[in-house]
Amino acid sequence: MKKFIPILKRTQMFSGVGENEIESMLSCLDARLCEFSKGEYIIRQGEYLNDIIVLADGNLHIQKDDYWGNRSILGQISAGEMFGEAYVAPNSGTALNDVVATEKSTVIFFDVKRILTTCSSACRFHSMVVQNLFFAISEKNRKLVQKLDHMSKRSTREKLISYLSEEAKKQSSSHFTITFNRQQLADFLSVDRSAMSNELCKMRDEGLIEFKKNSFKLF
Amino acid sequence: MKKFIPILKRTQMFSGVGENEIESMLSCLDARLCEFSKGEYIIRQGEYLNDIIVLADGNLHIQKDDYWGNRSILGQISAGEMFGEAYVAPNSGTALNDVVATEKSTVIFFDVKRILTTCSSACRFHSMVVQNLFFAISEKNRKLVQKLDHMSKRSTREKLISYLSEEAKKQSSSHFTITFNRQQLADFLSVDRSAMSNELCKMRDEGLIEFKKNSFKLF
DNA sequence: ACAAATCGGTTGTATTTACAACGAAAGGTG
DNA sequence: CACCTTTCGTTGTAAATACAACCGATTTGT
Repeated sequence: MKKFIPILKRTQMFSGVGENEIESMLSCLDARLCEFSKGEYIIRQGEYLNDIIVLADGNLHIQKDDYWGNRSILGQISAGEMFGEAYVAPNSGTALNDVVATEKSTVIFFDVKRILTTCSSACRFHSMVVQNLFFAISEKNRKLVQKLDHMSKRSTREKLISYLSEEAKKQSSSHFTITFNRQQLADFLSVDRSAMSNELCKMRDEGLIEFKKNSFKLF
Repeated sequence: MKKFIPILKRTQMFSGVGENEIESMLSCLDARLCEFSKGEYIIRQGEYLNDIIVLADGNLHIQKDDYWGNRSILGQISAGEMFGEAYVAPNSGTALNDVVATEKSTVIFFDVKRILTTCSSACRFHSMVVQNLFFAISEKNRKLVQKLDHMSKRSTREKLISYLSEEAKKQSSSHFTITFNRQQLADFLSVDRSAMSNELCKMRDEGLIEFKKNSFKLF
């Protein structure tokens, strides 16, 4: 567990908290470390959740499969990010999505109750973590709104432009790489893979974009 | 302002806080009351926001119009609900959507900084409000995920079923009314109004639903 | 190095949706 | 009551999308 303290230090949740404080907090917050290999489920839709979870290393997808096997990807979590925050409230019910490791991943569970209940003097930075968490959830909120934003686009092309523009902005460059493969991107944007593939090629032929594998360039 | 204290008492933000405490908090939190008539904008996309806003009375739409006038409705706020929570974090940027009154509405602005900065002893319940806010944001988060859920449906029919089922569940009855008119519902589900109207009638003819104006019944 | 699996692009067809235009019904106003 | 506006359903056509199937290239596992 100790070796993840430098990683935790750089997460939004522990922003502004020193390594020593983090170490003392780990037991106070009932931190439990778990490893998952590619394809394993961290959370399954319908489960009750009592933890805020930080991804120390790896990559996760928040997704949902319907009865017919159609997959819908809500988003992805990369190292340092947190999830499970939508279930901290009492009576928030069960998880609406699965969370799956897309590669070997290490996650740390924190008991929600312990986070929200301020504890003994050993945790002077406890309230700072709560505030960090507060901002993190608020930011997550914004991200969901942004996703809704490009989900509300009608055509595959508009969704692609909306998504790719956001990525370009996020990575501060018109030349960037994405972490989805084609099928995953299609599941993320809720479109048909082949139709999307088709549209991407049309856009390339029209000179709007260039791409090679997961590397894209906008014009 | 005073006459809204009983209303505030029933909001999630002030849950568990007595009327006297609310009254003393109002000045502490720099509460400002504003009235808006139908069609007026409470927030415009691109504005900076420094307040958490509670809707005391009326109804609001969170929406966005693109360059060509296509409207997309993200959600609606009804009396007692709160909004603006996605912008509490520092550096959260400007508002991503407009907020518009769909009827005569009364809203109360609370300064975010004052909410998060614990104040003098006069506000013993201050930390409870912060925790309430915390849960409220988390819950909002869930709602956004749910909306993404039916936005990720491919066809108009599936979106309608997803939305109508949720409403039935929310109102605990297969017979319920919605607060959107047809155009608004279409803007909410990101589909064409006439196509949606068409689909609704088909579903009725197939015996899946019944409806009359804004009153629906599922079978 | 080979076999198997995965991934990405392409094509044709059936289905679905968007768009524009129209008319009837309901509601509001002078 | 006449007039105007809003709302909702309907229709036909053009456009976009889903679906299934196929193939070549790349990657993975042994």
